[in-house]
Amino acid sequence: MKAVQKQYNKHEDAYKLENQLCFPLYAASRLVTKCYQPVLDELGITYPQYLVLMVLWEQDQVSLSVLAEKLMLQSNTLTPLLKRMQETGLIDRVRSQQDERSIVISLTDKGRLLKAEVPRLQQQLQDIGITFEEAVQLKKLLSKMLRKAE
Amino acid sequence: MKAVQKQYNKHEDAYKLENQLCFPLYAASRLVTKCYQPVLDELGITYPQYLVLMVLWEQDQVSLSVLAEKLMLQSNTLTPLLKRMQETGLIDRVRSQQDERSIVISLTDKGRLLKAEVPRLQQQLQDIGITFEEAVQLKKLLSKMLRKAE
DNA sequence: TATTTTTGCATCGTGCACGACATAATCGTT
DNA sequence: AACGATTATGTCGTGCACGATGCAAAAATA
Repeated sequence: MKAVQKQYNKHEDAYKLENQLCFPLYAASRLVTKCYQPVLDELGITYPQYLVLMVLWEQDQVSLSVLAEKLMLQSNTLTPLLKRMQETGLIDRVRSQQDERSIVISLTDKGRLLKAEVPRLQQQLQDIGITFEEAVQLKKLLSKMLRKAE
Repeated sequence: MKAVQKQYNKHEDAYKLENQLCFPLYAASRLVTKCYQPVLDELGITYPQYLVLMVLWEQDQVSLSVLAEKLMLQSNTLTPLLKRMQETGLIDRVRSQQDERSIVISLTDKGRLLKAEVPRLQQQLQDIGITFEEAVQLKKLLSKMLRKAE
């Protein structure tokens, strides 16, 4: 009788919000964005724009297609985003000489200077509720998922 | 000399996209949504709508404020989303008798029936690239972050 | 060389997220 | 009862994400 009850609960639990992986992932991602928000606002950029800058700080002069691949985003997301970044003077968008279809994205001085603010941004996650070791483990698991998806 | 070089790299690495927690979290969240997409399309619902249904399957007749708290979303996100769900006949939205400010969300038969599709949805994450134990660990770490944020 | 296919980027429409702000119902206090 | 504060929900504007689709340049093939 008790075993049956337990079995039933176990089955029911699978439907519960907190027992699924999808919701914590979705909520945690938005939570991290929210942590960065105060500093990002100060810098006048959005979270996806910060990710674009991270790619460019690592390697300047990237084509849109490479940028899209690294961020796992599509051109229809990046094109308007990059246009806004160009308008605010963070990047330049130039047609490639070799391939007229390709757009090369490069940092302006203004965009390059923002790299100095990275430590301040990272500090926002200091008290995220998990230890450094747990964060490393978390990143490892997430990266494993991303690798699987190519 | 070699030690200095290593120190330098270590410092540089902190700026790299793949070495931050924020990007894998952001990308993995979108990846999971993408995995669910084929089945969600078939059911005629979106991913956030599925999360709303999960809450309602667990507890029907929930006020918008409680729903918002559970999903960590705001009314300005949920109101239009719930209106769309009402239009597609998944839920009802009724003003509470006790408190005229409050809206009570309840499942329709159509919304209730969709619960049967949960196993099919969960199956979409079968080959996400991590083991069951790793998924449990991942959920645990993410939940710890969410708890910290209340 | 001519034609087909692929690639790189773009536009358009829909649906979130969320900050700023508005509004009406309720509560707390006097 | 009167009224200021709080609460629950809503509107509006902006910026992603992404499916569907278009288009021109480049590559592949006939």
